[in-house]
Amino acid sequence: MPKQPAAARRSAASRAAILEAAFELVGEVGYGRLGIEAIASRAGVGKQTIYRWWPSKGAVLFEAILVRGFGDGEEPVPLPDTGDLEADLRTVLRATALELASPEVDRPLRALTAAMVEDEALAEEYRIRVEEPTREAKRARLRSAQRAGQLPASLDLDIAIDAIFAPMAHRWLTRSGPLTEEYADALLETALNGLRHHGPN
Amino acid sequence: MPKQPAAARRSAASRAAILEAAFELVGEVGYGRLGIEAIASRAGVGKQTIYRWWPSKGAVLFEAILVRGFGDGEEPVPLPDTGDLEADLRTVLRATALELASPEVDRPLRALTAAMVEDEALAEEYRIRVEEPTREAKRARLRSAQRAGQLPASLDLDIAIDAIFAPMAHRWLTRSGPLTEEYADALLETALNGLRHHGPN
Amino acid sequence: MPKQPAAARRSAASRAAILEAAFELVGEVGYGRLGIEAIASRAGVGKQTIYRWWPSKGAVLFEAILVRGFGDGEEPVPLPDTGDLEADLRTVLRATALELASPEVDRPLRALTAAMVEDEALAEEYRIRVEEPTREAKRARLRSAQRAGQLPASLDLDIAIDAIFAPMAHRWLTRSGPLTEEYADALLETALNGLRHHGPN
Amino acid sequence: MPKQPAAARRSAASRAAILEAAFELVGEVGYGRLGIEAIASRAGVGKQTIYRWWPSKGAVLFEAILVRGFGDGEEPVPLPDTGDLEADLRTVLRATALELASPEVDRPLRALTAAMVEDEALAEEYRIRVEEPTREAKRARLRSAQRAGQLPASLDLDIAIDAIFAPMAHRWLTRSGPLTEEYADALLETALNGLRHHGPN
DNA sequence: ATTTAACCGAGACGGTACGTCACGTCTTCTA
DNA sequence: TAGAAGACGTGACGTACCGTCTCGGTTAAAT
Repeated sequence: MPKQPAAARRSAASRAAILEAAFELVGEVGYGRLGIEAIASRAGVGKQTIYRWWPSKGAVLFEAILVRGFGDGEEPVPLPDTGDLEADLRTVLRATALELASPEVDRPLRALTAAMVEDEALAEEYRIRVEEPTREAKRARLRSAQRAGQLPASLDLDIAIDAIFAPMAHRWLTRSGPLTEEYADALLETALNGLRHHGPN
Repeated sequence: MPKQPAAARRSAASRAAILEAAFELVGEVGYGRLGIEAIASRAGVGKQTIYRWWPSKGAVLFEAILVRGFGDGEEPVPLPDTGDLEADLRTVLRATALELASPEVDRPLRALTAAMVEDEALAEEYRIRVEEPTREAKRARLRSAQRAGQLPASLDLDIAIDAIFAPMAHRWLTRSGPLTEEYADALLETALNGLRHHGPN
Repeated sequence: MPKQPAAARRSAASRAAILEAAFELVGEVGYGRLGIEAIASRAGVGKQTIYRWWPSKGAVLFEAILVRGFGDGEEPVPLPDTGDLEADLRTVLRATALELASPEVDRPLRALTAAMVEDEALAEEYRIRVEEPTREAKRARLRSAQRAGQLPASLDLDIAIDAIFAPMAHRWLTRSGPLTEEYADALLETALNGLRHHGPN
Repeated sequence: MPKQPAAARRSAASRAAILEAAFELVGEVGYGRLGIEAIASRAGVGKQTIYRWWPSKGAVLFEAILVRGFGDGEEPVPLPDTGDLEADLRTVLRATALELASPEVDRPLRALTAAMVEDEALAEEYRIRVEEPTREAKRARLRSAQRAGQLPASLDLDIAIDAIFAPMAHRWLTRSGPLTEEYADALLETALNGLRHHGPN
């Protein structure tokens, strides 16, 4: 095993202070007015320390939100599986609606979205590290339902996931209506009705 | 009759040049790197002429896209109504998929989205001037289908519209899959199945 | 008398309002921050009306100060001539010291000086319309003294005037000391001593 | 020994380039048209580097002229003292006349004067760093003449200095006549005559 | 235990763009 | 046709950040 001659000794304290500062600031001023100098200043850190370890302010923000919001540890968080698909999805959708409606989740998530709309590389990283694991968990739950005969076996799972989850995400992003449990229930009923009657052609 | 206080009027040529320049530039450099000075310079216009008439670069971009993409004239563009709901929606969804997949629509629309994620006032204006008229046209088509007995009368039309159209918009925004006619058709089938089996409770 | 077919009908009210506004403003913000737009705005006048009649802000200021400070009417104001040269000059110098020390004269005169240091054409106009008439009045008084045998006939009058009056002007401009009657008297005594003992070579 | 807080230091090269550029530009366009951006651009320097170290364009110009014209090193340059007061002052006054008449001195000195007329703080700094040391050197020479019996002991030295030097400065500033050696000699003769006959009352 | 090289905070640097201000010209309308 | 109003192209202002680059100083691995 080749040994590094003088390895990078990254400061864990600085990293934590930077992510903390970035998270706070994005909640205060939004993504557009977030700046590297402000992060460095609030974190009590030199600018170079940020530039050394992250390629863009979007990347800092992304990591800050991952650490705070999703725990940093990468366990995929499976969907509940009680045997009752509709009940399980209702639980998830209602929880999602409540989360998206709360400012603690809304503000940083919106900032993250702004970052990704402008930065395709960041969007790709999000897809790999967040979106795809989440989607795989959803696929697993739907496959379980298929095995239980609650959904047709011919179903395209990605279309099914889109049909169930996308409308709420879209309403959140565009603020085109309130994110209530009633909305979640109505969406779910419509989507499941459509999926159950899906023909195999 | 009260007489006007002899005001200097707004230059139509400058306004057109600014919107043209903004539209071109956002296609070349994206929303993040779009700047007022670059717009003014390319339009052959003073910066103050932009600041005098628009509150932000997002507002300029918004108007530029409206003028170019949607024609500026505010006719609501009704959905086709041949009597066959599914065929009509298929036409619309397929066309939407093709449009969103084309760079000419994708680039500026993504820029506009970036602007709106950061700027709530802009999002509100979009909702009033674009989203709501479009949605009303969709509601009109669905009401027609209800009258024809093709959809349950008890249907919540806004949920129906979300179920039909949101998944494609979401896939476009997140680039989570290809925007094909097959995808359009599959989404539509799922959504309509769900809507047709909607119970009146 | 031939009548003009459609002559320029300059508005006396506008001219007066402009000069008044310029004089006020220069006292409030100084020459450097004085601007055409501010003058026009305070005078309730269009900018073009200023540009039509004056070539520069310095010219407006010059005329404003002439009108206010020196009466606009061009009578040369002779020096007193009681027969006692020293007493007459003492009267004039003491009065000058008091005037220069008062803010009402100091502020606009300093602004006018600033204008002239930067603008040679303005300085030339000042020389012709203010400095030279004033100097001629001084020459007349000194010539009278020569005729009375109080000063040598061989005296170069311009050097004499410089010797008597320049030190006070210089101290005022550079703020290198207080402008008191004592200073005026001491200067005068020194200068007159020098001039009286002037040899004819 | 207390250790410095590890500060990034000022760039001597940038400082020199800025002063050089300012000096050149003021000779080309004059004080009124001198601008920070033009200085920065010619010096190959960011504007912020100027704003960081100087409070105004006048301050830059002041330092530029000090460095170029007076050497930056603060030795007071004593007046010549050969024992013959009149000859010594003639040397100085003639040299001053020649310098003020030369464009290399006239242009920047006039610009500096323009700056000081508008900016009292700058004038104060000039008084402390240039005017007062110069005046002290003159006082020293006059005191020496008093000790040699060439001037009355009761003389107020500041009035004497004004009487000898101010007329030439005033003629230079107002361009009211040519700055020749003859003028210098005539002024000096007049002033010294006046000073020598000064009575002790 | 000492060396030593990367990391760290700080912040100056050359730049770019910001949003504001005033310039001097012009166009429109009124008196 | 002079004048009030004010939009226009122009360009400098002073500020905010960008991303790069020294500066000492402080560690922790490799001598």
